[in-house]
Amino acid sequence: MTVHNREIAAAFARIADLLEIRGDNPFRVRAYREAARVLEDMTEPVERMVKDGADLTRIKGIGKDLAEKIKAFVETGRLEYLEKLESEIPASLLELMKIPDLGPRRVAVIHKELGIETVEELRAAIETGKISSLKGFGEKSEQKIFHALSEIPNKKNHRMLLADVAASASSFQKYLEEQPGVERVSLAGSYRRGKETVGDLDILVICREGFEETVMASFVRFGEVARVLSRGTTKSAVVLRSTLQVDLRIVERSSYGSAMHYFTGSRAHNIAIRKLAVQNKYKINEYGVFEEGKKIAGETESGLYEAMGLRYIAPELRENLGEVEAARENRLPRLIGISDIRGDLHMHTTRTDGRNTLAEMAAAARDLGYEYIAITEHSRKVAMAGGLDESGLRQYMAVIDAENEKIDGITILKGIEVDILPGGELDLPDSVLRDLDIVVGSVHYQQRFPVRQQTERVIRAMDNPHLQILGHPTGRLLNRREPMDIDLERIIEAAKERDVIIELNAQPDRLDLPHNYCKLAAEIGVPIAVSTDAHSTENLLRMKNGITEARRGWLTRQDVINTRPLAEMTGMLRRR
DNA sequence: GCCGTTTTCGGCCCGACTGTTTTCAGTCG
Repeated sequence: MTVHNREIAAAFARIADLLEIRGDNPFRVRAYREAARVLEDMTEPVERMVKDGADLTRIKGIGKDLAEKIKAFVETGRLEYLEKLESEIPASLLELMKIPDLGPRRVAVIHKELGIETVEELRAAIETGKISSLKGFGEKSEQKIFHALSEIPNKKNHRMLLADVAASASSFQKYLEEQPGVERVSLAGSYRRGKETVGDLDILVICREGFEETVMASFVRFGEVARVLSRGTTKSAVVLRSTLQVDLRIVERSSYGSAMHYFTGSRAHNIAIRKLAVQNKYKINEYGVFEEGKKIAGETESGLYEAMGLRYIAPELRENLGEVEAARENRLPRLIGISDIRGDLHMHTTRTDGRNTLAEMAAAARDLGYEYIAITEHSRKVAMAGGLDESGLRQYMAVIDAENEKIDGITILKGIEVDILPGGELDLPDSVLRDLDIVVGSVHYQQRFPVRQQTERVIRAMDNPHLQILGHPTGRLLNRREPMDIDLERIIEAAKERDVIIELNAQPDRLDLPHNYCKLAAEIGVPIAVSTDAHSTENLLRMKNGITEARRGWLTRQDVINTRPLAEMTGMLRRR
């Protein structure tokens, strides 16, 4: 019986929702939510802490009561308090909370007054006009809810991949920049923090005085707008045809820094900063930093941090996962940037499932200014992609040798992405692996083993001295597939013992190793390879997605091997 | 329910917009 951090987090989040519907103390609700968030981000398995008898109240946001609940959950697999709440409040009400404009209070009213528990019952009540007669509801609310019910996939918790938002984000930004009176357009929110997925896009605009109305009118007229959610003098919101929600705020130049800070978030980071402000007798809102009603900062973000006695914190770090303390103690990392990258160590060509030839990939990489690349085709087990067997690989190695002779300005390393088989064996014999420059090992099949078996499998693969880089370690596909059940902390420690490098796969729906484990790997001292896993020349540009995730994981240039010159990089690969 | 260089009790971040209200609650970020 294994209880994952994310299961405990989910249980606490559920408790928070149920308590909210019940109208419980909002601060207690917040305590459960905060605990859920902390558990979600933690890399150390709480289950292990319980078994080791560790003091759970040392975890920020976990006190005596929640520590007891966690302990009981780990030991019995049950959470009595949650079960009790679920017996009092129908769980289907949580579904109703997912409908925009329906929060805990109004769901409670609907339930209490009309006995409604499900989406179907809600729909029926609207059709008979019962909702609009409720206190606090009217014609408009009824219509809005009805509208939301007709587009069920557009739930308020739907999040899009960062990379999928990027195109509309920049075209929207460009459009706004061209509008009369507009002086500056900035993107904020989780988009600016580089979060893997984005729930909505926040745009801030500075405009000349008197142009506010014009800007708002332009905003809702943007060509991709499907629906206007709200429209005020300083704040409006629309939904694009892609279902992405976009919020616009018009801010004063003198408040630009505090507004950027406020709307970049995260919420947890903002709360931490404001708490700090309150302790120092300041007040922070989106308009500035105030001391006894007098504004003392706010025009720039760094001015805001400075007023709090902090170093500037990069947006990627703003998750309240230690960055505030680090900023105070002047030990923030100097984050890696895209220009630090000298090569790409994972890519495919037309020889297996890539779309561009070896020569095209090499030329494209050289045009990016890279010093080296590694060609890492699939091995035979990945038959769907035309994976190579030993003789196929040897032939291709000769092709790469020939290409290296022809091309100037870049070195092509001969590699493989060898499949890690269910028992932990590698899919190709050592006799051929030893003749390669670089060996990436990845799991593609049987991703649903129990945690112990999956962990043992990968450690066993790392026992093979030829495996130098562990590829996409969790196998997650954002919005599509959960990560494998695997003990990543043990994997990282095992990698450290064996001098194995861990990959941060930059595919926008992978971003695997996830950022919190990037941070752990750096702390443990396991170098990371940020690789694109490109299947085309265009895919090579995905490096920037990987770098964003690396920055979210607090990584510096020193933590990443492909920032090093070729000889130094190969020198960091495990000897075999 | 958590937390403490003000506190072990009494606080807990802050504001815009909407709709339904006669002065504000609910939702959202």
